[in-house]
Amino acid sequence: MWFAVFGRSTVTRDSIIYKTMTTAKSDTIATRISRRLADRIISGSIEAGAKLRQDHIAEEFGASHVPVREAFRRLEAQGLVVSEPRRGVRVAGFSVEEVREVAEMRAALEVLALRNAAPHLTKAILDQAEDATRAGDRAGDAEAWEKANRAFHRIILAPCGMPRLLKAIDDLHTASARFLFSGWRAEWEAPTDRDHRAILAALRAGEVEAAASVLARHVQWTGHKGQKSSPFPAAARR
Amino acid sequence: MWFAVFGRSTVTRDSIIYKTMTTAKSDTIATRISRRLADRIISGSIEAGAKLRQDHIAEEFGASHVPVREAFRRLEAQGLVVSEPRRGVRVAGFSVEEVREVAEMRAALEVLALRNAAPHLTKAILDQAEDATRAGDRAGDAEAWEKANRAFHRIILAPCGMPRLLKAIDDLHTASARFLFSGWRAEWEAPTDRDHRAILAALRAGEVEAAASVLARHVQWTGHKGQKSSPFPAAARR
DNA sequence: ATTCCAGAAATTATCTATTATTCTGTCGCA
DNA sequence: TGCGACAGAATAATAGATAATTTCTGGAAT
Repeated sequence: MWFAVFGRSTVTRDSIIYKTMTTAKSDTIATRISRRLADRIISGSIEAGAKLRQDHIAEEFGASHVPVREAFRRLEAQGLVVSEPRRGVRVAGFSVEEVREVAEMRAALEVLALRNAAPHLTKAILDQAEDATRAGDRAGDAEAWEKANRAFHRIILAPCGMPRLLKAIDDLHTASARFLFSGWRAEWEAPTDRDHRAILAALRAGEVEAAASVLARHVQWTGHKGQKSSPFPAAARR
Repeated sequence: MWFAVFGRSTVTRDSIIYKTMTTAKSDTIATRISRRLADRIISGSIEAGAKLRQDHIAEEFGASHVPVREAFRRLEAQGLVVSEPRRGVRVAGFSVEEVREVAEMRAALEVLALRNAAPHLTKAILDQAEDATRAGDRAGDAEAWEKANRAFHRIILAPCGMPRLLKAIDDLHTASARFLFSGWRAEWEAPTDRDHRAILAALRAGEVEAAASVLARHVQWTGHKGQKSSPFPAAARR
């Protein structure tokens, strides 16, 4: 078992996604708390619907409730928790419709990003993306695969130079990852990534629209995949 | 002049956009503060680059600094302010590139929403949208026009039933509105909305793709419009 | 005048302690 | 079994304090 159960004072292996565990002393405690909670939520270490009690979390991180509350607001904005006044926050649930919704949004936005990135893609960048794809093939578990997958998408989309768009895509990717982990945790097998290679081939050939259409299908497939394989909780609707 | 200058204890006419001034006593002080600050930022009542000092704002709202900080986190997530640790938050600036970025994101997401909403559009809904369009034509100032414009988009997109998507579109709309106000404040003339009518006509005829393509162009036009007419500050990049 | 720097003032980020309000869950009673 | 009162928790917010950092300001030195 990779993940310890969440509790008052349990130490959990964090930062699966945000590998930049730099904890640069420049950022605030609130930021650190929100990052670590995000990791736990994404990994499934805290399950959907679970209540997050500010005092317990404050105690666990050796902080007061003020930065914890700020962290909550950030997680709320990312859609990872839902907050009801005077009732506290709980980990957001996600239904099939929401997963589909996120997939469609990702498809739309990633296509936009790719179109804008295309003119700036160099051979070096595409080679990097190819490395990421190979890393995904070699992945031994869902976490490693997800990390490689995210890297691939980031590499080919980042050159669009649209920070707000990239942030939005990243948040959606996070939501996808949650779903992925919840569905595939048990029976994992590395899927050699045909789509990634098709996208790279099209980009190398300068066929941007072809690449975009494969990308759109690819992202939406990720959204559908679990519809059959994943028995996750309908959980936590307001 | 509609807007008083922002200061320690100046009363400002708020809530241009969020007409639901319900202040339902159910929501928190932090929520109220974030809403009112958002309105001021959107309307241009606080200008880009301005520092927001937590204690001053707390004093003005008769609150302590804790809810103010939470409000800041929310505004940060919406992209209305930028926060630097230990330096405080300031109203986000926006460059032409950012405006274009927001417009393109809106176009992509609104098209997605429209495609999903189309099957659920009824005559009654389209009539409502037409009313909103007419309200826009009659608008005497930028605020009224923006309100009607937002209503139009909401009315035709809401039936998609994708809450996360709608929230994202709304935040982007907010960003657009800021830009709109900054550029058009001075010389305002109501533009009879040809595009809105074209969209409605296409929807009435069941031509969803035609409607979507007009919508995409329409939204992007909004993004371009100001490129010539608006001399706004390059302001506040980190 | 312009630049540079030290000290002062202001501001952020945080903590601790306290209060009001609102949930939640349990116990007794019909 | 179902229902209402009550006690215990938890949230939301206040107030006040403190350390660290940033920003401002008023000269020296160039």
